Amino acid sequence: MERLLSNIKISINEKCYLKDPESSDLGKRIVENSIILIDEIGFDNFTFKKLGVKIGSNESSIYRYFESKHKLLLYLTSWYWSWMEYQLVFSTHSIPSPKLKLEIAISILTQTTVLDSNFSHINEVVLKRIVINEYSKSYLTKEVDLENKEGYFSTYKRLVTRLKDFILELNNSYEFAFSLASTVIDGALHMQFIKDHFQSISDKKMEKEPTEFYKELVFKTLNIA
Amino acid sequence: MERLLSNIKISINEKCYLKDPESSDLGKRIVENSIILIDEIGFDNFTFKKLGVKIGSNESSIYRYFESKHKLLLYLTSWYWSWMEYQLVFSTHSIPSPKLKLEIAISILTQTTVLDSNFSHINEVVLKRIVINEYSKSYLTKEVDLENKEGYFSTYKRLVTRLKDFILELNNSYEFAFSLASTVIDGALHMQFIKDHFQSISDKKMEKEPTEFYKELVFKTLNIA
DNA sequence: CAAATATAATAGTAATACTATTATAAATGA
DNA sequence: TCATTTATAATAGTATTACTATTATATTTG
Repeated sequence: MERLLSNIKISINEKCYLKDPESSDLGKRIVENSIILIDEIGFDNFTFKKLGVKIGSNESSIYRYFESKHKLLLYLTSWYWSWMEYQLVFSTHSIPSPKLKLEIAISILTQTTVLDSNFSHINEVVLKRIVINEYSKSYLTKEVDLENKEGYFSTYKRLVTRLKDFILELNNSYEFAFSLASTVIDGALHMQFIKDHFQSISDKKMEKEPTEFYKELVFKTLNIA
Repeated sequence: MERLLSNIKISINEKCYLKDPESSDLGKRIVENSIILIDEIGFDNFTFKKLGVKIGSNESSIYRYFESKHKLLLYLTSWYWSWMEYQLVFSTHSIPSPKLKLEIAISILTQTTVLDSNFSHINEVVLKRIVINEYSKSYLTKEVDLENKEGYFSTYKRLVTRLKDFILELNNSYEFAFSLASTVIDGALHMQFIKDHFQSISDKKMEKEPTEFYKELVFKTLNIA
């Protein structure tokens, strides 16, 4: 848990960790460097042993914070979604126009460039890359229903729900608001992957950001001029 | 490679296998039962040893067909996309109206119920579940660029391109045709996962199929009444 | 300064994802 | 038909992974 501009917290299910990594220097180094190492070698090749070498600490010490690399991934991705939620809430808070609010929300959720922030030990640019490349692996498992029940995905689902509410504020007769919301949130991540790796099926106009694509998609679908 | 109604073939990059599994009874049993076993225990828990037990054969014999379980997954998912491509091409071949063509295409790509087919040893219903739950893992790797160059994802990309062409036939000034195509194809898989596991962010109207959602999304985005 | 707590070091385990070698069975061809 | 090729099965072995458990050594705190 970390305070952001003394308002909202980065809220992460406590079951993700055995000992709060924010509570010690070692914990912060674990989080900071796991982000860097997962980005470098990929989650599949990432081990606590390698992370131990990187931070000059021992494998067993890392296990005192996270019981598995899967839980660490849940921690990191929850952090990301919580941070997104914060940006969403903060940026739309004082906007009265539902249309502008939704527009801002789509911008935040689909932009490729990442806002600087004050979390010394978390590099949000790199964390975003991890979410693009590894988030799916956190739920595409046989344990997803159990873990979902235990609340590991609630931050993500709350973000989708917030976007759905913005959609309904603008057009409350639309019957697929949840689906449209997750199309934007999950689609934007996937679109970034396509742009980075499958250029031959990426639109030229996508060169900068998918924001325009999603804005048009959403507003046309909602019959908003 | 397998002929379908003496017309199109299920085309799979030969690099996926060491020995064509269609060329022997053991090969077919490997493919047939790997689909069933991956569905049962998930790709992460799937091993050639367990598959060997299931088919009453030896681990080492399976390795003579597929050099790794990753290559097997590439084989199975390529098979799926090739089969989808076949259905798409076959069902739209004689349709002159671009709108109807695109409508049919969206139906095929987003329907949850799966058409029966004549491939004795491949259960398409189960294979679809595998694609929903495991396809991402085939490309969310550090080797994706290399494997993409080697053509392992070409069937999938060709399918996206076909749908993009349908979109452009209907509205050739639309600048995000590729993105819209992959939104439909990949989104539909993801939507099925959400419906199955994250019901709290799934729309009530989604209970049957996401087809209506995607048709509306596409036609409104393309300014088609 | 003693006790509690955090971290590090060492060792060990079952399973994974393979490779390599040899043995045996089945199919084919001269 | 029998020799040869080819397919399959069995066995063994490897480095790595994803941990757990135990003990030792720092560091902090009361």
